[in-house]
Amino acid sequence: MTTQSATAETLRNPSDAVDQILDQWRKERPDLDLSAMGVFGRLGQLSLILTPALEGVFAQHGLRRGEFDVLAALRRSGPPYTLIPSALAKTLMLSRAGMTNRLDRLEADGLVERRLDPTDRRSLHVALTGRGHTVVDAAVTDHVANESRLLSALTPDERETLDHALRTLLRAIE
Amino acid sequence: MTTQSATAETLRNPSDAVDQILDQWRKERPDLDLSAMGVFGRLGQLSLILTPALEGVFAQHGLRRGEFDVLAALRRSGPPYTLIPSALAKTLMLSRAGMTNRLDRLEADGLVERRLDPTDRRSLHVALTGRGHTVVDAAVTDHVANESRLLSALTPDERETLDHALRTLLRAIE
DNA sequence: CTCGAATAGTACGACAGCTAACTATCAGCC
DNA sequence: GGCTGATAGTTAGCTGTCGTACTATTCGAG
Repeated sequence: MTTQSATAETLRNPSDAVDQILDQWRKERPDLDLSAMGVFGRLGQLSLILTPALEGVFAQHGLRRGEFDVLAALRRSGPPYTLIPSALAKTLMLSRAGMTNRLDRLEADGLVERRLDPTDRRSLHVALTGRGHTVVDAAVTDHVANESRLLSALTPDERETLDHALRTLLRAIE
Repeated sequence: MTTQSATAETLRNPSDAVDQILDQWRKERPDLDLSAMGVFGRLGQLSLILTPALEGVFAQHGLRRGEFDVLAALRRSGPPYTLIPSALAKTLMLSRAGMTNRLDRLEADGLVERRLDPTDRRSLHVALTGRGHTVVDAAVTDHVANESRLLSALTPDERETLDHALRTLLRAIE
């Protein structure tokens, strides 16, 4: 199943879809250094699988993930639950044009409102409405429960190791 | 900086952007169980940061990431470097309509060609052209080098731990 | 052998993101 | 005080993906 270059890792654990891809590459391009591809392959797979797994919960509250992200950023910023669009775009790693678009949708749904900034007429404050506050509080409650459910198959030790490893990687690349 | 609920983990390591988000939530919604949010937050951050970090290499070969993925799937499948669109869509987790679109672009660029399947007139074979073969071989060489570079700040032990943890998570959720 | 169900690929319309260009406003330097 | 450059937000056009509907073909139960 695995090639002759199987590591101790692949012997301890069953081969997964990423391992099969690595085996294909080893056979076709034995000259390549594939030492890093496993990590990136698994990260990509996880992203593809987790996206719909998380999206479903947001949809139950009438939200897309991007919209939830905006509401959540406002909610966790604390009273008065306002941020300026540029700050939102920066923390959510979105273009400002994209943020204009999201805010248009959220405002049309009555979840946020734009208020003029009295001290800077270029800018404005995006504020959670009462309804936005209610919706995001309900959504985030379900969201964290969903996240916990997705990790429920891992032991506390495995979670700790995973979190530590992800933290290490994040610190290394940013 | 961190709240009273800081764990041993946060004491051993400097606080990052995800920790700050967790601290905000702890303060605003102390009722929530945030034990899983750190892992998902870091996975999301990694995805956002790594996407452009990988895209740059593909762009040097005139490719988008999605296009590279198709060429790579064909290349690593081995001779005769042929797959049917449905199989490509499934392994790349893309809708068949999206695959039609990608193949249109790749065919217009002369990197793949569609061949009729003599045994099933509903279907066809997508084949790497000579140029496609050359382009993807060059691109994947640079790509794996780029991946190795991105992980170069990690020790071999840290890489092994990370890969093992990701493998565990992938097995748990899929 | 035939007819309904399943499968393969595509066309079409909707949608959310991006870049670039634009308007308006602020900040700093002389 | 009045330019110059930076910043805030929006608009317009492009792109890649998706869901849905459609045609053509194959499979399978009877």
